[in-house]
Formats: sequence, C-alpha cells, structure tokens
Amino acid sequence: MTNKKSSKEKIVETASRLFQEQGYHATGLNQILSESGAPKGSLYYYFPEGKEQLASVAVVNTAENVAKRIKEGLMAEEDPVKAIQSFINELANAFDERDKRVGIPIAAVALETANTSELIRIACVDAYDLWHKTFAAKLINCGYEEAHAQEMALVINAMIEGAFINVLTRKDGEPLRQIAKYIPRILNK
Amino acid sequence: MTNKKSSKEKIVETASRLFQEQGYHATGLNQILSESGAPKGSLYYYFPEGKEQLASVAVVNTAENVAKRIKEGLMAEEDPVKAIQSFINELANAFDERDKRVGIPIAAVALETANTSELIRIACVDAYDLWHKTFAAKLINCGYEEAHAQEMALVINAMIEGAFINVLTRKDGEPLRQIAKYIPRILNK
DNA sequence: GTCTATAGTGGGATAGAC
DNA sequence: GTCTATCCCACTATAGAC
Repeated sequence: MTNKKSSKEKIVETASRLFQEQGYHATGLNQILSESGAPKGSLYYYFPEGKEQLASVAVVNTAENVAKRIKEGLMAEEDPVKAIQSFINELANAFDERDKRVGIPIAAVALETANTSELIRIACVDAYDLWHKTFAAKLINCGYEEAHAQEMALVINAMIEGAFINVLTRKDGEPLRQIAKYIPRILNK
Repeated sequence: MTNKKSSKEKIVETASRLFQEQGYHATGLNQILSESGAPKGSLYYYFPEGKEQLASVAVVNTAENVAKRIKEGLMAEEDPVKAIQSFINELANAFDERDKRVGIPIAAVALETANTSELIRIACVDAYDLWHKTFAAKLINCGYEEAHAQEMALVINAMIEGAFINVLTRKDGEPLRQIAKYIPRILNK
C-alpha cells in the first residue's frame, strides 16, 4: 500500500477544482494535466471517453466533498436554525478571507452543460440531490415531519445557491449573511 | 427612419440569447453572426474590442429585458405576496411549456467570467442590482419600510436564482413552484 | 502506465478590397 | 458599412514508441 496519491486521483482533484473555478469550457485538459503534476500521457488511459467523462467524475467527487462539509457544518450546533445559520455564515467568511478565485461547486458546469451533455447533467442532478438529502436529514433528525423537511431543505439550498452567485459576482460575502438572517422564517412551523 | 432592425441590434439580440442558452465560452462569434443573419463583416466594426465588449453589451441588454418582464409580472397583482408568487409560477410554467433549451439570464456568463473579465463582471453586478431594485420597488410601494424591503428583495432574488438552477438541471419547473409557497414566510413582518 | 508528437478542428482576431 | 481571406493559437483527441 502506498500513501502517495495515484495519478488518477490527482487528475480528478485538480479537475474538480478547475471546473469549479473556471467552468467547463474554459478549462482545458492541458491545464488539468500540468497543474495536477500527473504524468502527461495518462489522462486518456484513465478516462478513455475524454473530457466529458472526466467532468462527470469530477462532479461526483465535488458532490461528495461538499456533502461532507455540509454534514460536518450542521453537526456543530444541535438547534437546526443555529446550525444552518452558522454554516452559511462560515461560507461567507471563508469567501471573504480567502483569495476570491473560488467558484460555486458545480454551478457553472451545470449551467454550461445542461443542454449539451446528459452524462454531466445527470451527475449534477445527483449532486444537488445529495446536498438536498443532507440538509433534509438534519431537519428530520430535529423532529420535522419528512415531507415538510424535504420542502424546507429545497428552499434552503436554493437560497444558498442563489446568494452564492451574487457573492461571487460582487466579490463580497454579504448576500450570504443576509439570507442567513431569514432561516428562522423558513423553519417556522 | 427605417423599421428594420440594424445589424448592431440583431447581433446584440442574438448574442444575448446564445450567451444565455450556452454560456460565454461555448458561444462562438461565428455562430452569433450566422444565426443573427447580420452581415459577416460587421461584428468588429460595431464592437472593436471583440467578444468581451459584445458580451458586456449583451448582458446589459438582457438585464433590461428581464427587468421589464419582472415589472410587468409584479403589476398583475396588487398584493405583494400574490404578485411575487404568480410571477414565479409563471416562470415555472413557461419553462415546462417551452422547449427547455433556455437558460437562466446571465447566470452562466456571470459564473464563467467573474474571475477573468472585470468588464463583464461589472455588467453582471449592475444586472443583479437592477432586478433587486425592481423587486424592492414593489415592496416599498406596498408599504414596507425601505431597508426591510431591500433585504427581502435580496432574499427573493436569491431564492429564484437558486431554484432556477435546479429547474434547469432537472428540466422540471417544480423547484420554482416549491419556493413560491414560501414567499409568505419571507414577507411576514 | 507513461510519454511524445501530431492530427484535426474551431476559436478570436486582423488586413484590406470594395 | 460590409465582405472575404487569412493568421495564429488553443483545444480535444489519437497514434505509436518505450
């Protein structure tokens, strides 16, 4: 067993980051190869169907990483309102503190490929489903009835996604903090 | 005075549509030219700074058209809750009924260029500001205090934008109808 | 598994005739 | 104002050596 990352893993991780920052069409395979430090000949060895296949794998990878971050963030507080608010506020703070060359997980790729690649589109649908389920699980855990929790989780995800676009465009985390203030109203019975 | 659209107008309108449907990088200047039916030599005559300049003009054009549609939609009902709900539901119905090759106004372009073109980024910020002001104006008109109206308008815009991404990815208008049901909670005092 | 080299395509942009 | 022709470059993808 080796503790070094395989070339395949390095390619997927770098691709995930670049697709998130730049979107699908602006990210070239050469850039993914050079930034990953992976052997130059290995991309089509691991991904014989090319860029489309790599992108769909990258979306799945991003989806799982983000789901893990959501889950951990929501565990920090027991009360669901506080948990979701602190998760959103940390998202905003992370954006303001880091260099702002980040992107919204998979949003650009989802918009660019919704009409052109079923393979990638389905991966994006699955990603949104996974995040949705993660929020809903927290709410169900806190005693909300399932159908109700599903609805509220959808609303919360939409708010976060929409506010994040605003944040990224403005280069200012404030819109996320604004929507965090409205979480109590969403979760009221 | 002629009632035919100028070449410049045809180019801008076609570019607006294609950038919305396909995003920035997937849309080529040749495609814009051929679909617009505009004379092939005229693009760099009207837009000497090339694709970036054309995109920023297209974003401004889209922003104004969308603002007009929002304004008209919100005028249909006096009550702010009903007005916003029926606007969102019509958005969902329009998506389900048409062929689904539409896009979300400027979202793809905003995400793709936020880190690479200040010219386009600023045009996108202005677009979001304009839509925000249009919603806020309705709320102020209905008696909400200004600062409060501004906040709620931001939340509503974020919800619509986020839900719309979900709709486009899933190719199903349902998420928009879901968030419409939560408008009353947002507008409660 | 990894590498080099290159084919083939399509993009943005420019020059200059009319 | 409009058009054609063309340059240059970046990209995806493939072929084939090692």
